[in-house]
Amino acid sequence: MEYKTEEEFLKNYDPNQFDRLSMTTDILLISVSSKKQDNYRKTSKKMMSILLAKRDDYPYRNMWCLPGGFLNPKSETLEECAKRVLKKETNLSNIYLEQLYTFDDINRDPRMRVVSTSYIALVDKNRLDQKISENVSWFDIILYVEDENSVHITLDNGKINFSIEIKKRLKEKTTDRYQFVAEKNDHLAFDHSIVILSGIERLKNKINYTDIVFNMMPEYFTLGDLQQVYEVILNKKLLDPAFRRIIANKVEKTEKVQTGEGHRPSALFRYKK
Amino acid sequence: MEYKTEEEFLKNYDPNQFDRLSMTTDILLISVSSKKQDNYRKTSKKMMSILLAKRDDYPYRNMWCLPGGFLNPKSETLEECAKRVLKKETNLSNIYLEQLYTFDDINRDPRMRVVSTSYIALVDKNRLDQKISENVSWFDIILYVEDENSVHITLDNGKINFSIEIKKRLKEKTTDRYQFVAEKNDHLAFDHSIVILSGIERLKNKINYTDIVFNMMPEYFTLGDLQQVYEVILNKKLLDPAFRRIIANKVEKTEKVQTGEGHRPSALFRYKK
DNA sequence: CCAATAGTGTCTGTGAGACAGTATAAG
DNA sequence: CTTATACTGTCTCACAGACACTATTGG
Repeated sequence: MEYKTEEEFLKNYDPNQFDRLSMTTDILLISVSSKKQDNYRKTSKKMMSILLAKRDDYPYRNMWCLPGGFLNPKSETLEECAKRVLKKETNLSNIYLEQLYTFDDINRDPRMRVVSTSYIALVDKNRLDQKISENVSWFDIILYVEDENSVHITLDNGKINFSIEIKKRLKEKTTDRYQFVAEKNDHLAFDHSIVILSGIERLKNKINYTDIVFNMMPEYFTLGDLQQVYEVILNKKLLDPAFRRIIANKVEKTEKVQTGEGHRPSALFRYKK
Repeated sequence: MEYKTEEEFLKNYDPNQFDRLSMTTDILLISVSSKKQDNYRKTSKKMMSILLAKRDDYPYRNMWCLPGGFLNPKSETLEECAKRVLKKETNLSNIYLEQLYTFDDINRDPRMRVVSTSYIALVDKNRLDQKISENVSWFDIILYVEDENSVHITLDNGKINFSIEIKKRLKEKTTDRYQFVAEKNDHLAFDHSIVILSGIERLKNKINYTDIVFNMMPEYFTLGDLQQVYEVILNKKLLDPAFRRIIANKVEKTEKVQTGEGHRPSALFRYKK
C-alpha cells in the first residue's frame, strides 16, 4: 500500500507488526563508606559501597539485586525511569546519573524477555536520610583481582557477606567487551554481578579524566579523604605528592580545618569547577 | 497470591502486566576512504566515512538514515540483531562491533515508542565487495568544530552533500552527557545526526587507549597512512616522531615496501597484538 | 615523648613536543 | 634537479615516581 504523505502513513500504521518486549532500568547507586579504626589515631578506612535490595518475590526470591524498575513506555524515558527509582529509594532528586550499558541476554530474566539499561548513580552518603526503605541495604565492596581473567567481588553489609567470582573471557575478536561470566552464586539475582563489575570498571576508568568523584564527596573534605577515595576506586596506593599535584587545580583550600584526629589537623578543601 | 516455588510462580506469570515496546539497533558502520590528489606526488587524502541508507518508506521518506533493524525479542540479542543488519548490508560476518549508547527519547520515532541501541562497527573498506545494497552509500564526514558548544557535520557521498549543525547543551548537572540538539535538518532521519556525533566522540576517545583503529586498516599499511587515520579521527595534525613513538610497539615492520608514489618508498607495517 | 597523619621540597627518569636533518623515489 | 614524503636524531620541558624531610595534634 502506498501513502501520499507521512501523516497519512502514520494514521494507518500498525505498531503490532513487530514483537514487543519489556524494558527495565537497573541502578548502581554507589557511594563511599567510612569505617572507624580501633586505634584512635588512625583515620577511618574508606570503602566503596553499593545499595542492594532484597527480593521478596519470585524470581530470585530472597536474593539481593540492584534497585530497578520497569519502564513505562508511554510516559517516561529510561533516564526518567532511573530517576523515579532513585527518588523512591533515596528520596533525592539531584543525583549524578549516567547511562552505563544495555544488558539483554535472552534468558537474563526467567519470566520473559527483558532488556535492561543500567545507570550509574553517585552520591555522597551524608545527603541521605538514615531512614531509607526497609528492604534495601548498603554493601561494602571488596574487590580482589586474582589475575587478568578472574575477579572476586565480596559484598558485605555488616550482617551478611558473600563473594562472587567473575571470569573475564574474551569474546571473538569482533566485539570490544569482555564476556563476563559469573560463576553460579546464590546471593545476587539476575546478571547483576556483571552489571556491578562493569560499573566499577567504568568508574575506575572515568576517574582519571573526569571530575565525577566529587559527586561522592561532601562539600568540605580533606585531601587525605579524597586520596583514599581515589585509592579505593583505582584499587591501588597513591603517593601523596603525586596525588596532590594531580588534583591541585580541581580543589580549593578553605579556611576550615578538621581537628580532633589524634594527629596534625588537616585543611578542608572544596571542589572547584 | 503466594507461590511455593519459583517454577510455580513462572508458570502463572503474566508477561502483559507491564506495557511493552519495540526496540531497534542502529549501526554506525565507519571506515576510511582515500581520495587521490591532483598532484601525482601527493599521497591520497584520507577521510572518515560512514554508511547511510536512503529511506524509501515513511517515516522520513527520501531522507538518509543509519542502517538498522527491529529486534526480534524472541530469538536474538541486540548484538545479534546488529550483526544481522551488518551481514545484510556488507555480506560480512567478522566485523568489529561495540555497543555505543541507548537512545530513547519518547518521540524519536513518530510511529510509536521505539528504543534504539546503537552500535559502532569498524571495517576496512578493502574487505567489502563493490556491490553493496542498492540504496546505501558511503558518505565522507567533514567535522567542523565551531566552538565548544557547536559542531557542524558535513556528509558527502560524491553526488549529494549536506550539513547539520549540532549544539551541545549541558544538561542539569546530574547527568554526564551533553544534551545534543540537532538543528532542523531535511536530510538525516530520526535522531541519527546525534548518534553519529556520539559515535565520532567515542572513537576519538578510544583511539588513545585501545587498538580499535586497526580494525579499519588493511593487513599491510604504511605508517603515513596510519598516521593520517589518527589525524582524521583526532581532527588534528600529529608530529611524525611523536606518532611513531606512540604506535611503535603496536606494529611490526615487514619486508614489503610501497613504491610508485613519486617520492621515497615507505615500508609496510602490520598490526602486532 | 610517641604515633600517626598533614603537607612540602627536590631529585631523577620517562616521554611528549618541537625542529632539523638525511634518504629516496618519480618525473 | 625538484618535489614530496619517509624516516631518524636530539634538545627541551613537563611531569610522574620516589623518597626524605618538617609540622602538628591527642594521649
